[in-house]
Amino acid sequence: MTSVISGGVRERINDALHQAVRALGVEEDIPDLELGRAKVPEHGDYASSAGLKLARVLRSRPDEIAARLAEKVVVPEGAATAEAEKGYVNFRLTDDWLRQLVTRIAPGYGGRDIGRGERLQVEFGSVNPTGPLHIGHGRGVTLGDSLCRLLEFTGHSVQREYYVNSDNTQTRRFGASVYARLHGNEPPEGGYTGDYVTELAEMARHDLPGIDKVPEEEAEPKLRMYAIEKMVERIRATVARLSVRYDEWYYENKLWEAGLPQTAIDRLRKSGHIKERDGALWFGEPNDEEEDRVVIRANGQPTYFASDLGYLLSRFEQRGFNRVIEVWASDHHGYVPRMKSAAAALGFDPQKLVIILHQMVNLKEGKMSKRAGRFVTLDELVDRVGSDAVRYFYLLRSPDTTIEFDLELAVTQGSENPVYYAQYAHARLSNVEVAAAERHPRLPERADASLLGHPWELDVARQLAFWPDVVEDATAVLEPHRIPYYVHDLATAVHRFYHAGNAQSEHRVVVDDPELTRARLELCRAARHTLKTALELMGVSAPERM
RNA sequence: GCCCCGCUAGCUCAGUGGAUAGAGCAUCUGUCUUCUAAACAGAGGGUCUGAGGUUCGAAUCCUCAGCGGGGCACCA
Repeated sequence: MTSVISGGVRERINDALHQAVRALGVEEDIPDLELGRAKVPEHGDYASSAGLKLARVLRSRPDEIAARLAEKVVVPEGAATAEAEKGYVNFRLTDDWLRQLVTRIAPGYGGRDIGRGERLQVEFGSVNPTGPLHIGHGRGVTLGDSLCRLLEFTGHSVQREYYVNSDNTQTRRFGASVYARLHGNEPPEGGYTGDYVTELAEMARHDLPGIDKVPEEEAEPKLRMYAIEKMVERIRATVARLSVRYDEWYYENKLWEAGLPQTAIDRLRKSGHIKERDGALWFGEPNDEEEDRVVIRANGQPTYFASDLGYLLSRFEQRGFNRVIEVWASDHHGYVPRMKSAAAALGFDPQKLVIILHQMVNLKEGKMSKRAGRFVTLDELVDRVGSDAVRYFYLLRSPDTTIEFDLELAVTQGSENPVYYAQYAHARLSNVEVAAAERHPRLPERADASLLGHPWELDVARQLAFWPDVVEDATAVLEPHRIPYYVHDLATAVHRFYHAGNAQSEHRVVVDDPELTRARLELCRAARHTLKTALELMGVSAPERM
C-alpha cells in the first residue's frame, strides 16, 4: 500500500479538520472532535461534532463554527468534501477518490506500522496441562492468536507463548492420579478421574519400564512430567487444527532451573515486599498485611505465585519484552491486582503488563467440569463444526460477553452460519476473475477506474476505505472481535455488487467491453485482497471455490 | 460481605458522550435458461433492566437498586 493512505482516510480528515480549527484561531489544546462514521447516509461517511465541541472555546454558536470549519477544511487529494449541518461537520468521500483508492489496494492493505517494531509477548491459552482443552479454552486460544495476528499486522514484534505449569499443586495431583491408576487405584481426593488418566498410566507403563516398581515419592515426578509432555503434545495438536501458532512453550521448571523465582524473592525481600510469618513467606506491601499472599508455604513448597514472580523477571528482564499481554479467563480476575503490584514491586511499569480477561463459555446443556472428566473437548467441537466456523464463532463476541454455546446451532452447516457468508463473497470474487480470464485472454494491463460509477460499485470501494480505521481501532483497544463485523459489512457490499450482475447482465463484471471488465475486475481484486487479509487475521480460510 | 462481567428486537449479539439505536438467526413476501441463489430486494419486530444524577447532548459516564454469571485458598 502506498504511504498516501496508509494511515486511513479518517486520519487524513481528522488532520485536515484540526488544521481548519487552528485556522480559526484556536491556540490552546483542541478537544477531541469526535470524528467517526456517520450513522445515516444523509450525513455522509464521516461526521464530527466539532461545532458543539468548540462552542465554549470560541464563545460562538455551534452551527456558525461548523459552517466556518466546513468552508475552511481542505482534505488532501480531494478525498472528501465537507458540509456543515447544525453543529456538525459532515464529510463525504468523493467518487473520484474512491475510484483511485481501488487501484491502489494491494495485498496487505490496511496494515500499518503502529507498533514500530515494539517487542511484545502475548501469553495466551496457558491451561494446566492436566487434561485436553475443552470448549472454554478454545476462546482464549483463538482470541490470543487473532490478537497476535492483528498486532503483527500493525508493526509489532510479537512472541506467542504458552506457559506450561509443571510444578504446581494441580500438576502434582495430576501426577498422583496417574500413579494411582498405574496401580489400579482410584485417584486421590481432588485428583483427575477422566479415562485419559488411565490411558496415560498404561502408556507410561510401556514407555517407562519398571516405573510401577518405584515408590510414589520417586515415581510421581517422573509420571507427572511424562503425562504433562503427552498432554502438551495433545494440546499442540488441538490448537494446530485451529491454525493457532505458538513460538514458545515455556515450562515452569525452566524458571526454577534458572533460579528466577529465588532471585525475585531476594529482591523483594530487600524492598520489604517479602515477609516471614507463620513459617511461610508472604508477598505484600511493606507494613501492610492486608493483601499478603503466600509465596513459599510453611512446608517449604512454593506456590504458583513464586513461579509467577520469576516469570515476570524472565519476560521483562531476561528476555527484555517491552510489553507483556496476557489473555486470561475471567475467573482469574482476582489475580490481576496481585500480578500488577508484583510487577511494580519488582521495578517494572505495571502498565506494561496488560491483562485481557474474557468471560466464560457455557454449554446450553449444562456446566463443564474438567476434573470430573465430563466435558466437550475442543477437538470434538472442531470435528463437528470445523475450524473456520469455530474461530468465527468465538471471535464474533466481545471478550466481555459470556458465550452461551449452542452446540446444536453451531453444528448445523448452512446459511445461518455467518462464516459462509464471508467466505462465499471471497469465493465469488475469485471465481469471477477466472471467468474474466477465460472470456478475455488479453485484458488491458492497467485499469481505468473512472469507468466505475454504479452506486453498488462505489459502496464496495467505500467499505474498503474504512478498513484501515477498523484495523487501527481494533489494535488500539486490543479487540479482534471488530474484524468479523467489518468482514460482514464488506461481504454485504460485495454480494450486492455481484448480484447487480445477476439482475441485469450489463452490470456483470465480465462484459463484452474489455476496458469496463478490467475496471470492475480491479474492484474485485481490491475487495478480494481486503477480505482475505481480514479473514487471515481471524485465522479463517478464504476459499477460492465453494 | 467485597471484587469482576453482563442486562439492547422473539433468540444470539454489535454499538469510540453526538443527529432518526443496528446486524445475524427466526417469521412473512418477492427474485435463479445468467460471472456460483451458501446470494439479493422488501416487511414486521425496541419503555436500550429500573430510579436518580452529570451536560448543549446518555444505550454509552457517575450513584443506588434488581436479575444472571464468575471470583474472593499455604488451588491455578
